[in-house]
Amino acid sequence: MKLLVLDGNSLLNRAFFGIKLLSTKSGDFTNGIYGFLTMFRKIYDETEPDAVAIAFDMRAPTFRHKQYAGYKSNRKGMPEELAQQLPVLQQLLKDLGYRIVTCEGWEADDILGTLSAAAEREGSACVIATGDRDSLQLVSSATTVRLMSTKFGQPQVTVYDEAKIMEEYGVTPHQMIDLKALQGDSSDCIPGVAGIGPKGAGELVQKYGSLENIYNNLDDPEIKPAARRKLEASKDNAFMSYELGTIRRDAPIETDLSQYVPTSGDPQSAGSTMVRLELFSLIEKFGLTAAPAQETTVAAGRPEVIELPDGAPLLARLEDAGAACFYCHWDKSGELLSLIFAHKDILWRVTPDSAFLLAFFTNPLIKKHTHDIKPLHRLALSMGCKLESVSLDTALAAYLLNPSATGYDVLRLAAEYSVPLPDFEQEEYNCAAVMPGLCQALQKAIDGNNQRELLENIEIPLSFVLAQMEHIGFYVDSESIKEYGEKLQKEVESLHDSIIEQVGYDFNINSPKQLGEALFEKLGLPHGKKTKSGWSTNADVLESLRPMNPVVDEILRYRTVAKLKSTYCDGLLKVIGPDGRIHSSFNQTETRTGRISSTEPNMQNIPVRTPIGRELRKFFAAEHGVLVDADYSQIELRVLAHVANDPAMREDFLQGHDIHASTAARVFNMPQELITSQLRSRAKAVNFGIVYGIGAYSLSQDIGVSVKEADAYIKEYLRNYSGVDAYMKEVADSARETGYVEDMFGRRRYLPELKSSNFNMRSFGERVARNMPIQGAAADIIKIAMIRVSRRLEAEGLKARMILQVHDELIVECPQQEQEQVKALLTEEMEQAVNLSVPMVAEANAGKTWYDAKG
DNA sequence: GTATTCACG
DNA sequence: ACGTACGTGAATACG
Repeated sequence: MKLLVLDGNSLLNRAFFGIKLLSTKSGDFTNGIYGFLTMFRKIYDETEPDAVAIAFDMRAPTFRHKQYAGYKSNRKGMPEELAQQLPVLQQLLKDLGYRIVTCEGWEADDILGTLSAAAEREGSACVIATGDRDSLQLVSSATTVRLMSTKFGQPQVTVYDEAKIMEEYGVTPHQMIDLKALQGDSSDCIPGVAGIGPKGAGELVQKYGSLENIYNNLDDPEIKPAARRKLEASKDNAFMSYELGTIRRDAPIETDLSQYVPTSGDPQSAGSTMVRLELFSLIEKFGLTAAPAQETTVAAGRPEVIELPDGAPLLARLEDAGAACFYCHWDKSGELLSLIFAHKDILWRVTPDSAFLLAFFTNPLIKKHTHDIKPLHRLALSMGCKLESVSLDTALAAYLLNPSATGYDVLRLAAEYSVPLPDFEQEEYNCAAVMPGLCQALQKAIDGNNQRELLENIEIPLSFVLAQMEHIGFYVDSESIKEYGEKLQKEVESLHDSIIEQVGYDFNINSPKQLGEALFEKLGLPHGKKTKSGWSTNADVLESLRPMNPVVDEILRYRTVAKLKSTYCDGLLKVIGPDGRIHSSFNQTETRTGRISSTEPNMQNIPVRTPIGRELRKFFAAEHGVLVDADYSQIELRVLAHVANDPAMREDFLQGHDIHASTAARVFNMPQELITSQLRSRAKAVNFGIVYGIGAYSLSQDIGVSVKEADAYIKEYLRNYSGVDAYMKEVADSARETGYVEDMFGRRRYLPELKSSNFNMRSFGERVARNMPIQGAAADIIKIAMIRVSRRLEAEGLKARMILQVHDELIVECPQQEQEQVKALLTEEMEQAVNLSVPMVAEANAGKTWYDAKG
C-alpha cells in the first residue's frame, strides 16, 4: 500500500504565489485552486498512490510573504482571496473522491506526522507532498518528502529521502529537529539559539549528534568560547525550540489507511465547480465532463446527424420556422467547412456551396442565431451579398454579460450556462448541438440584465459594420513606406554608431538591461528611479537625464526612430494584402469597457503625436477619391457632464466654451482672459485625470508640480464641479453594493477588485468604477454613430465606405464628388447619435491622405 | 512565456 | 507604508 499525504495549507500557499494561469489577459488573478490541482495532479501521476489524505490546518491559512504586490506591478492576488478559495478547494477535493483531514488543535504538520507514522507501522510506503521544509524530519526508509516549488509559473518537485537530506544538510532526518532547535525559524516563531545560524548549527549537530549531547559536552574545548556563551544563554530557548520544532505523530485522526482509498466522489459536482472556476484545462486532466449534474441526466443521448450535400431542401423548413440556429465550422485558414443547423432535435450538416449560401444569407425570413457572426458577414461580403436578419450572436451576448472573460468559445459558454453536452467525437457537432440551449440561456440572461437593446441595436448591427471595414480595408502607399523605412534605417544605423562611440563599447541599445549598464555603470549617470529586474530606462527617466549627457538625447531619438522602423514600417509592410490595402481585424469582444480593438495590424495606434511619426499618415491614403476624417470633440468629458449632471460643466459645453480654459478659470479662480497656455494645459491634465479616476501623485508627475499642489488642484476642481464630485462618490458606492458598474446604455463590468483587502487593488477597482461608465458610454455612442453612418451611406446610394474607427474618430473613403455630402453626413450622424443634456460636437475634414484629412 | 518599452484614444 | 490614472497591441530581449 502506498499513502500520499498532502500538506494542503502549504501547497495552496505555494500554488497561489507561484502557479500562473495560462491566460495573459490583464486583470486575471493567480488562482490558488488551479495551482493546487496542477501540483496535485503532477504528484499523483508521479507517485500513483493507493490512498490519499489531504491535511489542512483548522485555522485559516497563514502567509509568510511579508508583502503582496499590488495590481499594477504584477497580477497576483492576495491572501484574503486565497482564504476565500479554501472552502471551495476543500469541497472540490471531496467531490473528487479524496479525504480531507483536519483536527481541532493540531496543525497540518502533525497530521502528516501521524499518518506517516501509521503507514510505517503498517509497513506501507508514505509520500509527503508539501511546500515547506518542516516535514523533512519525517523522512525514513519508508517515508519520502516531495518538496514543491515553482519556477516560471510551473510546478517543480524535489524528492527528499534519507540520502538527499544527508547530502544537503549532513544530518539524519531526525537530526533536522536538533538543527532547527539551534538555528530557529522566524517564520514559525521558533527562537533557537541567538547568534547561531545554519552553518554553526550544522557543525554542532554533525559533531555531537543531538541537542542533548551538545549541552552534555558544553565543556568540550573544541567548542569556541563565543559559541559556548551563546549556547548557555539560550539553553531554555533551545530546548523549547526542540519541542516546538518536533512534529507530533499522535494526532487523534483516522489511522486506518484503507479509509483513505479514494472514492468515486461526486464527479458531476466537481465538474460543475471547475466550470464555474473556469478551470477548463483541468477538467480533462481529472477525467471529468464539463456538463453539470442534472443536465447530463436530462441529455437524452446524441441528436441524430443528417448529412446534406445540398442544403436547399432545408431552406424551406427554416423559412417555415422563421429562424435558424446553427454553428459555423471553419478550418484554420478561415475556410468555411460546414454549416451545422440544430433544427427540431436533428443536426443537419450542410456542405456550403455558393448557391445555398446566397439563398440562406439573403433570406430575410430566416432569423439567424449563431456564434460569432462577423466572419459570416465577411463571407457574404466576399460573395457580393449581404447576410440578412441576424438576431442573436452568442459570443456578443456572452461578452455583454461579462466583458472580462478570457474568451467566448461555444463549449466553454455551454458549460458556463449549464447546457447539456452530447459527446460526439467531432467537436463541431457538440458545438452545434449546444447552440439552441445556449441561445435560450443567453437570451434569458440578457433580458435579466436589461441588455437587449445593447445587443440587438448596437452589438449585432455593429458586427456587420466592422466586417465591412475589414473587408474594404485601408489603402496604403507601400512603395513610399518602403522608402521611408530605408531612410529610417539609415538614421538608426548612424545613431547606433554614434551612441556606441560615445559610450565606449558595443552593446545592444534595444536591450533595457544593457542600456541600463551603459548609462548607469559605464557613464555613471544617476540611476533615476524605478526598478524591478534592473533600472528603468524609459522615456521619463531618459528625459530627466538629458541635460547631463548628450548621448541621452541620441538614445531617445534612437528609440523613436527604431520604433517607427520596426513596428510601423516593417510591421505594416508585412500585412498589406494583394489588393494593396490593409485589412485589419476589429475585435468586438476584447475590451472590458466596450471599446473595439484592432489587430494585425493595430490601426488604432498609428503615430500622430510627434511630427516624425505623423509622417507615416501620409502613406495612408484614399485609393481614388479622398478620405474624410471626423472626430468627436471632448466626447468623454461631455459624457461626464451628462451622467454627473454637473451644472458648471454642462454650462461650459452648452455655451460652447473652451472646456480646458474654462476649467482653468474655475480651478485657478481667475478670469478667462488671464489664463495662460500653461495654466490651460494643467487644467487639461486635471480634466484627463478626472476621467481616469485621478490621484494627486500621478497628476503631479504629469504636469510637473508638487504632489501638494496637484492635490490642491483636484480639491479645487471637485469644489467647482460639485456634480462630478457627487457622481464619483456615488458610482463607487453603488459598485461596491452591486459588484458591478454600468454605463448609461446598460453595458456592465464586474469589479471583484472592490472586495479586495489590498489597498492598491481596491483603489484600482475604484478608479475603474469611475472610468468605465464614461469610457463605456463614449464607446457606445461612437458605435451607434457607426451604425447610423453605415446605414445612411447605403440609403443615400453613396460609394463612400467607412474604413476605420479610432475610438473617437471615424474615417470614410469616398469619391471626390461625395466629399461635402459625406462630411455633413458624418458630422450629423455623430452628433445626433445620442441626445444628451449637453451637445455632442464632431468635426470633419477631408484630404487625400490621413495626414491631410486630420484637421 | 514574461518583462519592458512605446504607439494610440 | 505603499505605489501611483483608464483602455488597448506590437516589437524586442532574455531565461
